[in-house]
Parts: sequence; structure tokens; C-alpha cells
Amino acid sequence: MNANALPAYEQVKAFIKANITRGQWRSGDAVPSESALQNQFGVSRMTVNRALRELVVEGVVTRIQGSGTVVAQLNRIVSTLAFRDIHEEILERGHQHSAHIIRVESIKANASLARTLKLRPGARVFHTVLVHFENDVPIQYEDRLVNPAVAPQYLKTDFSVTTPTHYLLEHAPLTEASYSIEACAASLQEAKCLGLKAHEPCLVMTRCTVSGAHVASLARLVYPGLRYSFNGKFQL
Amino acid sequence: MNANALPAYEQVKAFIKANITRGQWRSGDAVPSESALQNQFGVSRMTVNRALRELVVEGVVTRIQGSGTVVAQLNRIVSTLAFRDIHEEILERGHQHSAHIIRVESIKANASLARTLKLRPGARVFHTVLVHFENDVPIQYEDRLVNPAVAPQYLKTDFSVTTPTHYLLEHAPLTEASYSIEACAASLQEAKCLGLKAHEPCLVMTRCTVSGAHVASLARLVYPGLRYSFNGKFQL
DNA sequence: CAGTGGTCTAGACCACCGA
DNA sequence: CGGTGGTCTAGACCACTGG
Repeated sequence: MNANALPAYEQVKAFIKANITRGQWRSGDAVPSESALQNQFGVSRMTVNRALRELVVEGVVTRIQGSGTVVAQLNRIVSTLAFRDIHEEILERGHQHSAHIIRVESIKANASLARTLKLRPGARVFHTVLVHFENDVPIQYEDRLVNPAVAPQYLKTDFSVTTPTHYLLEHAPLTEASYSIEACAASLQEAKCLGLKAHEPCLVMTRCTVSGAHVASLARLVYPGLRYSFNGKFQL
Repeated sequence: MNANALPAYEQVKAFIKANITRGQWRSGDAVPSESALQNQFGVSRMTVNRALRELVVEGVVTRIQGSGTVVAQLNRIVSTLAFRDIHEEILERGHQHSAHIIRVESIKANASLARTLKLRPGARVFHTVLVHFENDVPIQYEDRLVNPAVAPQYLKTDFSVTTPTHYLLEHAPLTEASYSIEACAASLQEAKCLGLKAHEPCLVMTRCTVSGAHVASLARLVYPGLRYSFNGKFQL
């Protein structure tokens, strides 16, 4: 066994990917069965099985028990977007992060908010509004509502030091999140805080996080359209 | 072995995830070794190994050979965004898709475009501009540049029937793509085609696709901010 | 029915890490 | 050095699919 050689399961994966990339096998075409590949490569079935299972996860092939393995419909780009704490994101770019605190308060949930956070209407909810700066340039307006059940001490945090995201991840283990990304015109308040003209286009991420049995937080993150973008990459 | 029972490796995964979710194990904490879990669950090492390998892919744990397995830094939300052909996306919502063709032509690449497509300056490049409608509402303005090397017959396509995305996926197997999502103000031309006022906020996806050795296409997809959003979900 | 994938075992050898 | 994970094997039984 050559030392520089790829593991056997990687070789099987590479073989299959190469056939797809080269246009040899197209979407919907059958991929050789496990036993066929087993013979072809002279490896055990578990090794072939691992290769194929990983290709399923990567979205390259589809398997149906009893039927076989086929090349997946590749008419979609599947990519992984990672959202991180903005503090770390900025530090990682080698820049300075700071935050201005606009609002830290406790409010009463109206009907709609109560429904989202799964609380009774009129229940207390924590509310913070911050602006995050990257090298003194405003880059994110963060309006956040927090369920007191998951972080009773939330309002006592010094948000100029600890970001809400960081605090919540520490105190309420994340189990689930849903988000949407849209383009909106900046409101007057947002525009003022971000140093924009009113109605300038912004990227808005709305995010709802769940921790165990509780809806933990609802956040609206507004980024100046001209200063921020989400980037991603897809590989075969 | 109970028929309704989860597979053993799923039970191991569930056990580990539960300990994390419950806040029992925190980021950086050690996860029991394979042999420990093997004894605890009374299963073979391969089964435990599969569970842990899958948790690595899911970003739940980190493993270091010789050292051990620890709970990953969960201070990031990792989610999978899937971009599909807009035609299918609309059909799947049970709506009607149609496309208006604005422009179908061959142009000469300027220096910057030639660099991106890895062609020589002045080389011929295909250029199409379409507007996609969902139930007669304009939803995407698609400005696309195509490398003739990967799809020589591209301009002969009837784009009112076949979307450029679909045609390219058929003729140039996708091996790589990079994209960015931003918010921009609609240009006059875009606004007119999308039925917006000038400078209304739009979600803009810029996408560069690679097929084998060639850069295949560069697309600018403009979505009206009020009519479109990218949505995603994250689970544990 | 034969062939497929889904799961699992009980071993094995190796590379790596930390004490 | 012992313990960890990384890989691999040669079997096995099962559930499912298709003809």
C-alpha cells in the first residue's frame, strides 16, 4: 500500500466523480452496484459502501434500496453557508470590532411576537438593539428579541464586550435555527445608525433560533448593501 | 432487535447530540472515545465510528487522531443553501413559469471579462438577458455571459422554453461554482424589466460556474427585494 | 426470485498524540 | 508507551425492488 495513495474509499469516490464530471455519466444514469465496484477495485463491500454513502451526503448520487444507485439530479447547487458571530468574523479579517448600544430593555410581547416565541401574549421579552462596527465603519444593525426563559440574565450583559450572539450561544445551546435573507430598504432609524441615506438597499437576515424546548431568540440583522455580502462556494 | 428501533449508529448519534443539546457537554468538551461508546452501547467499533464520522460531517464534533473527539465550536450556524433552476423552483410551488427574452447576442470580451472566463481579451462570448415570471409576476432578471467553449450552440436555444441554467447543466457538467449574495439598488433597465421603481432594493446573486477545465458562465441574477428571499434551516 | 442497498460484527493494522 | 482515531476486511442478515 503506497503511503501517498488516497484511502481506498476516496479512490472509489474520485472514480465516480470523475465519470460524472467528464460527462460520461449523466443525471439519472445508473452507477455500478456495490458488488461491481467491489470487484473492480478489489476492496471489501464496506469500503465501497462508505464511498457511496458519502457521495449521497454530498448530493452526488441517490440510492434506493432494492433498486440501485443513480447519479443525482445536479440541477441544483448545494452549498454550505456558515453564519458566525460577527465579532469573530471581523476579528478573523484582522479588523477591529466594536458595538454601539442603542437600546437594552424589557418589553411586553404583542400577540404576533408571543406566538413566534411561544409565550403568552403580554409576557416579558428582552429587547436589544446594537450597531456593530468594523474598523469604525457600521456594518450591522442588530435588533434582537430574547426569550427570558433561556437567558434570564441577558439584559445584564455588557454588549460592548460580549455580542448577543455569543452570550446566547454560551447560555442557550443551539438546537435549531431558521433564517431568511432578503433585500430591504433601510428604515430611517436603521439608515441613521448605519450612516446611510434612507431607503438605501440593505441585506436583511431574519433569524429565529431554538434551544431545546424554547424558542430562544428572534433577530433582525441589517447589513448595508454596499458593504456586505454573503459568499459561498460549491465543489462538484 | 426491535423493528421500530433506530439503527445502532443513529442511537449513538442521538445520545451525543442529546448531551450537547441539554447543555451537558459544551463546546470543547471531550466526547467519550470509540471504545468507551462501544462498551456503553454494546456495539462494534465500526458502528460507533460511523456515528462519529457522520457527526463530524454535520459539524457537531471535531476529531483529532491520537488525541480524541471533542464537541465542536458551535458558534456558527452551518446551513445548506440549495440553488435550483428557477424554472423548477417555480413549478414546484405549483405556479406557472415563463420567460421574456431581452437580449441574445455574441459580444467581445473586454479585459476584465476575459480574465474571469479565462479567455483572451476580445474573444467571443455569448450574452443573454432574460426576465423570469412566476404567474406573470417578474421575479428574476438574469444577465448571463457564457463561454462558447462549453456550449457552442448556446445561442440557438429557445430560452422561452429552456432556461439558460437548464441548458448549461445539460451541456456542461457542473464541477464548481462560487457565488455571492448582495443587496443592490435596481438599475433603470432592471427596474423597468422587473416592474419596479428605479433604485428599489434587490437581492443580487452573482454566480460563476466552472465545468471541467473551463469557466462556463458568469451570471448576475437580480430578484426584487419585496418578492423574493433565500430561506434556510439549521438543525442541531 | 435474484440483485440491490442498509446495517452490523469482530477482528485487524496503522498513524498519531500525549505523557 | 498506551490510548486515540483512520482505515480496511470478510463475512453476515435483513428489507426492499424489480421482473
